[in-house]
Amino acid sequence: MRDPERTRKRLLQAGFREVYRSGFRSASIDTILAATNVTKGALYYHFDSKEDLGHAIVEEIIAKLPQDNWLRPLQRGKNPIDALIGIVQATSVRPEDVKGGCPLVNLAQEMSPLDEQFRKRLVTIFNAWHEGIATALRRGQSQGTVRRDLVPEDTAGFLIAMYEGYALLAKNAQDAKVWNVGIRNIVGWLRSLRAPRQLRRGERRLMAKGRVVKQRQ
Amino acid sequence: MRDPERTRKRLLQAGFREVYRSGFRSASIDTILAATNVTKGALYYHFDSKEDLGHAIVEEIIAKLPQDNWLRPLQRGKNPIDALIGIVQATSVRPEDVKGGCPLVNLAQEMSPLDEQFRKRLVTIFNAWHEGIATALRRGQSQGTVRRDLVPEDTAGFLIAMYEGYALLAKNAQDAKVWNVGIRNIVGWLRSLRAPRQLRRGERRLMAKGRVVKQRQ
DNA sequence: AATAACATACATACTGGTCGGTATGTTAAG
DNA sequence: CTTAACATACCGACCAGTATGTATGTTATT
Repeated sequence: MRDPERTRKRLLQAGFREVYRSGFRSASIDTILAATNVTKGALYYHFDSKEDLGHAIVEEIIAKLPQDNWLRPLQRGKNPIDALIGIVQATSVRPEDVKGGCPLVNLAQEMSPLDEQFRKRLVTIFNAWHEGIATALRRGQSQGTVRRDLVPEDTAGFLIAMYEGYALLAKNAQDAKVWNVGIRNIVGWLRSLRAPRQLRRGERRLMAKGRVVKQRQ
Repeated sequence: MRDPERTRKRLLQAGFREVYRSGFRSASIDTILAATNVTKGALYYHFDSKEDLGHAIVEEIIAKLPQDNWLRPLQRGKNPIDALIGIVQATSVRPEDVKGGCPLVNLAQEMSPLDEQFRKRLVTIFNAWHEGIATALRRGQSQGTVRRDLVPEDTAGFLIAMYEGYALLAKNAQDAKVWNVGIRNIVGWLRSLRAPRQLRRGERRLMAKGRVVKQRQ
């Protein structure tokens, strides 16, 4: 009958949904309890406070999102550009998702200026996301599938900024068209990161001696 | 002694600050009153409700921000690319501003999924911002300072998404460096929008007959 | 195997505080 | 004298958190 692990996970899931819908500060403990048929005593047995629950939601649920949706596909795929294009195009255009926005961004937007403990946890997630993309791009550069003149860290940050920026615009507009335009533009930009076809692994690029131009994307 | 107009404006200003700090739902009427030395009776004489105050803040304060910081400089300047670069580089890097983020985005992020009245007002502001940039780019195209192969609307949306995306990353990181990298990348991209030097007003571009390539930025 | 002792995993009822909003009163201006 | 522009006191709702109680499962002892 008793299954504390399951109780905890259900609280985390319901908590995530409630926080996603309402934001952390407006999330109601009572709503989470009603959604799970768990009582207050049980919740406060598993978590010290609402903040503690929030931190657990960030670490155990939100942190998995970029891991599952970005980093894992990036590791599997051979060509990082193709993988990134696939990832971006695979983003949900369901009205509820467009309307809700990105859970990671929502929380960061709300809590980062207010609470250092939240912020640090969110920074960790952003960094992992950023680093994962940069690493994939570096791999692509050594494979010869990604242009060698771009700085992987900058390019990764650029992509994340664009992606989240368009997500916000679409969320506000509540219009799938806005999001589709965004995807098209991001994909177009991603294609421009491909190394020219004639350059392949091991080949040497013709350029002025010693002048490696670190160029913007 | 009595100055209802001034009272109203002070409430709007203090309300804006409080909403900027805390978000709309967590903004406390009592905090606004304490900041202004206005009493509750006075506030509810000028505004029907907290929502009504919020709408007034959006329309009378937040709407002015892109107008003042983007559209006016864009109208004055001759070359829209130079103007945009100047605007982006002029963005405040003061820690409090980086930490606080963009007021327009903050509100949109919080309220758009929850309240249609807020959302519509914010959409209007975004549209004006977007349209202002697109118009300036079109002007630049006919002047010969902006590449003719790009779609002004798409380019404007791209810029806004990038700008807000980097603002968010910097807000979360609370690091001016992140914001500076963002500015550098945005400016680099903006430079790529310039028409090639040899093309000037009235000149004809050499290209395959009738094939006008509508290209991504 | 039986059971005492204990810790785990909940359940219920309640508290203090904050919130937006209002009813009613008061004062300044014309 | 009227009314616009406030001021004060208060209300009910909600909220996170807690005090206290209880049932279930585990372990130790004999």
